[in-house]
Amino acid sequence: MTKKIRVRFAPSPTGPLHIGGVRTALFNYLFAKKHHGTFVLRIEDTDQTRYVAGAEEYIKDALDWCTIPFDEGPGKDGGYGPYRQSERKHLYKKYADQLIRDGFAYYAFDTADALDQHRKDHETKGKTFIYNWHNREKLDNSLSLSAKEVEDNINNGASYVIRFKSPKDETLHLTDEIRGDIKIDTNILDDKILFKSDGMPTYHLANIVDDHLMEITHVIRGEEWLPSLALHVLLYRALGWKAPSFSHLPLILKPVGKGKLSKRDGDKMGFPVFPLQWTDPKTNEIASGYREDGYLPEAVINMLAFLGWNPGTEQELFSLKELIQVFDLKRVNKAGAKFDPEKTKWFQQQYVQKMDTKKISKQFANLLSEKNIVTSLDLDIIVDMIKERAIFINDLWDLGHFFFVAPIEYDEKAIKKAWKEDTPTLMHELTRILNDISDFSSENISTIVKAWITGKEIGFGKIMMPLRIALVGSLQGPDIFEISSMIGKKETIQRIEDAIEKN
RNA sequence: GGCCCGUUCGUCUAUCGGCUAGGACGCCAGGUUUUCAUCCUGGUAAGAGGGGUUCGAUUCCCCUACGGGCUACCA
Repeated sequence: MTKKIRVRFAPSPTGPLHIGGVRTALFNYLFAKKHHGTFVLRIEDTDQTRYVAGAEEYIKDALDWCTIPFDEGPGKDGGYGPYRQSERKHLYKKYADQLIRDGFAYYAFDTADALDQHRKDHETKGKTFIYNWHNREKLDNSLSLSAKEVEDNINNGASYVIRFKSPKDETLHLTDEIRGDIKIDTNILDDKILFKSDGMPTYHLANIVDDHLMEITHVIRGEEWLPSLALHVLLYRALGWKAPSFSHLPLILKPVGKGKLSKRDGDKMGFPVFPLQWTDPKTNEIASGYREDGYLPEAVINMLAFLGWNPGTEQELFSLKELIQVFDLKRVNKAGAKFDPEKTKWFQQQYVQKMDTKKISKQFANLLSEKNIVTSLDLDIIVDMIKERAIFINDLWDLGHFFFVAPIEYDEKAIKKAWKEDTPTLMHELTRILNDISDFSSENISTIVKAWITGKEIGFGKIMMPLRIALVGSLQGPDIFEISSMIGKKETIQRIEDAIEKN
């Protein structure tokens, strides 16, 4: 039996998750579900200084809203917990020590200031400072100092970090499931810090230790990690562990301009970059979210799935279930994808149109009560009339307010176009015709009014357009007789009389 | 600067050496709806450039250009 597939999504709780992060989570989720595996959420909070209150809650809420919940994670122990790295702190030191013991890592006492100075010096000379084989003997560490000096330093409480000793003169052959083989010359690698002076591991160590301990089989993460792959593979080797398979997802880029999509882009460009609205706990700044903007999670998920992946067929609308069935890492693209807010809207519209009328009516009812509208009209029928024009549920008010509230003002352009000198007289006459109709069904009104218009030998527009203006306030909306029938004879006549008076 | 990854319509993308380069979004035009939108039909528009390999390259290789990422005691 093959090993059970386990993947993880490992965000850092430094703020709200943005859609790039959601996409990474989604691909992990799809891969896990496709192979009947486990989707783990791990919180990578090794950087205490960047911790943001509420971020972890936000991440969980976001995954829930997107309907891609984790199987294992904080609060859902699957036997591999705890799932916050801050709570796993005690685990890491031992592996750092093991690496030192085996000669794969060393203590370094250089201060941050001293290193900054080195970097600056190199820069002015047009060189790049890399802490590795070519200079590590000259720096302040356990490779350059005597064993006694190192011991004294540590005993005297000198602050130190633990660095990985990158090998020299080796060509690494790395494999990425999406990109194929990648060759790396180890001489250009630097001796990354594995363990910080504050007693916390860096991402690199914590990540490898946790992935190993949690028995992660497939690492699916953003392309920004590709440069670290060599170090990670080297760490697995030094620790004597089998490395998981790696897949690096292409980045999501800004819709216009250059660079990857950033958290600040959204509200600057007029679309959300977050699944859920987020209020910055420090500044109280509000960043908009897809949920609050009225998007359906199905639409967002479908859109995200197609950023950097495609099924190879011409089908574009997929439910989560279908995505799980057809998802394949082999069909993930290599190049970064510019995010397209317009296409997102199109997905949203598709899903609203697919939505059940009764479900929409319920939400429409809520919308109406928020506006203090009390009505006895059949919302299902109204929704059926107007929903095909809606992209968001909230659009329903703009699309159908006239069913509940008489026009207060009339669209100027419409008046100019359709309200002529003889219109009041004709409208008066129309009210008398309407008043005599006993069966106020749309079909019947339609038949009678159309016959009357034909009999008068005038153009349909002379009646239909002013009538629409009177009932709706502008030249829009569904069939005018359906509207008329829905609001009833009395209201119809009243609105026509109002319109005559006001225009 | 160094290292790594990438490059097909404006955008997301299909193409596993044979292409009149397909689809979707957007945009434009026509039709339907005696309104508007929806909807339908059609149109617009692409292989970065240069070398190879090959009977044949969008597809394979190299170079250049461009784009992106990384280069922290951040993840």
